[in-house]
Amino acid sequence: MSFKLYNTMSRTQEELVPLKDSHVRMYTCGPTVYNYAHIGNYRAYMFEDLLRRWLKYKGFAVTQVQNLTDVDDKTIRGSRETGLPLREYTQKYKEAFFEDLKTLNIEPAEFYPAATDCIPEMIAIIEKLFAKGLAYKSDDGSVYFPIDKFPEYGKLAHLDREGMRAGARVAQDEYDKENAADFALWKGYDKADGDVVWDSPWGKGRPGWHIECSAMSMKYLGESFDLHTGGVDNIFPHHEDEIAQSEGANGCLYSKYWMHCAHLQVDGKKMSKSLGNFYTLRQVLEKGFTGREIRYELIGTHYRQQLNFTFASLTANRAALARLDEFYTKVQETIGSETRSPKLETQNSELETRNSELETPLPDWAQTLAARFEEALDDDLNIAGGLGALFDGVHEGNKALPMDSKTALAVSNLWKKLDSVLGFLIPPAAEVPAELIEMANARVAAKKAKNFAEADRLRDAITAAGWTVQDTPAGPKLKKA
RNA sequence: GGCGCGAUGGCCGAGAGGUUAGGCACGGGUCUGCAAAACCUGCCAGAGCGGUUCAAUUCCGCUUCGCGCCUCCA
Repeated sequence: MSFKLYNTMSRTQEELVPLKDSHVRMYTCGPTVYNYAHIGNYRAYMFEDLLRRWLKYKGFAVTQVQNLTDVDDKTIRGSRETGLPLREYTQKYKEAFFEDLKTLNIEPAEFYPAATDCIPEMIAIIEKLFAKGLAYKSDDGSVYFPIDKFPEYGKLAHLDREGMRAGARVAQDEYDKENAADFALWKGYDKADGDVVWDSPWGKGRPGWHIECSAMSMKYLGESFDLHTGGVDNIFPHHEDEIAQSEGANGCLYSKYWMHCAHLQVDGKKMSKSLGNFYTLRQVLEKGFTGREIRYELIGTHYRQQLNFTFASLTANRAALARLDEFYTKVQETIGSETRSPKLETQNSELETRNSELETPLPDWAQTLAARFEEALDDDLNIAGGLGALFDGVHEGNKALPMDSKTALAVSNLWKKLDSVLGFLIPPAAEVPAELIEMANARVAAKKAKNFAEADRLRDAITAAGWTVQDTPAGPKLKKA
C-alpha cells in the first residue's frame, strides 16, 4: 500500500512519490530559540516525528532538516534585555529544545542548521534574485521581493491579491516598499539591532525571516526537494514567501508536497498568555505528567484537526497507556518464563535471532492489527484509526494469553516494530526499590499465614510509597502508580 | 470583507451509502481472602432544516455555532 498525504498545495490527497528513488527529503520549520518552546510547538514537531517515522517504516530513506531561528526580532530583544550576546542568549534555548525532544522521544532530524550559520547562503540567494529583477533595495537599506513580478504568488495559500484588501491588517505605514505586500529579504541595519549585524553587498543589516528557510533547505536538500511541513499559520506568509524566493531564484519547483499541522488549543481556546492557558512543555512536566504521556496526548489527534489539550484527557491517557503496558508486560513474561536461566539475555537474543530466521508467523489477530494499523497510517496518517487497531489487537491478544513463547516473541517483535512509529509503546523499565520487593514478599508470606490484616497493611504501605502491587500466578507484581 | 477547516455518545475521537470503531469514565458478572489486572457483558451517538436514494450520521444545499489564516504566531 502506498502512503497518501494531504498536500496543501493541491488541497487533495496524493500518493507520496519522491523526486528521486525512495529517498524523501523533508524540511520542517523549527523553533525560534528565544524562550522555552510551548506544547503547541511540540504538537507540530510531534506530527513531523510521526511523519518521518512512518516514512521510515514504509521503507523510505529520510533526510530531514529542521532549522533553528536564532536571529529575529524576538531573539534580538531577548538578548538586549538580558545583556547577553545573541549567540549566548539563544544557546540556552537551543539546548533546552534538544532536551525537550528527548523528553518527548522525538527522533532527531539529520540536520539542525542555525540561521546565523547560513548567512552567506542567504546572501547568495538574494544576489540571484537581484540578477533576475526579483529584488529591489529601498532607501533604508532593506531589500524587498516584488510580489507583482512573481505571477504565481499566492498559489499555496490560495489567496488572490484582490481578496487581501478589506479588513486585513496590512500595515499601511510601511514606507519604502513598492507594494505594501512585498516582503523583506534583508533588513537594513537599525540601531535597535545593536551588534547583531552582517555585511552584505547592499550594506549592513540582517536577513529577513523567510530567506533563512530557503537557504537552509537548499543547502542540505537541493533546489528541489520532496516535502515541506509546518504549522498552518506558516502557510501565509512564510511558506508562500519561501516559494516565491526559491522558485524565483532557481527557476524550478521548490517543494513537491506541503503538509501543515493544525493548532493546539487548551480547554477549547487558543493558547495565550492572557487567557492563562499557555504552557511550555516544562510546565506540563512540572504538573507531574511524563514525556511519554504528553507524547501520547500530542500524537493522538489527527494532525489536520485541532487538538484540544486538557489535563483531564492527559490523565485519561495515563489509563490507556497502562492498559498497553499491562499487555506488553505479560507478553514479555511469557517469553521469559520459558527461557528461564542465568543467561536470560543471551537466550532471549538467540531466540530472537532464531525467530527472525524461522519467521514464526504472527497469530491472526496480530496480523489483522498490523494490517489495519498500516492501512490507517497510509491514509494521511490516520492515527486514531491506527490506535483503534492497536487496542482491538490488545483486546484479542489478552484473550489469546497465555501464548507459547515463540508466539510471544513474534508479538513482542511486532510491538517493537509498531513502536518505531508510535514511540510510546514500549514501557520504560521501572527500577523497583529493594525494600518494596521485601514488603511484597512479606505480604505473600502474611497471605499464606492467612494474616490478611498484615497483608493489607503492607499493601497500603506499598501504595503510600507510590506503587501498586498485583497478585499474579507468577508472584506479586509491583508497578509504579 | 476574502480564503479555509470543523460540528459524532458523559468526555476524547475513527471508518463506512445499508454490517462492532477505539480509548477514558460508568453499570452487571467470572476470578480473587479482599483487591488489582484480565475476561464476558451492558450503557449512552452523529447541531438544525431541506434535498438525492429503496436506504444517510455518511453525498448535496442552506442555517446556526465553533475555530484558523489574511505580513514575521507551530
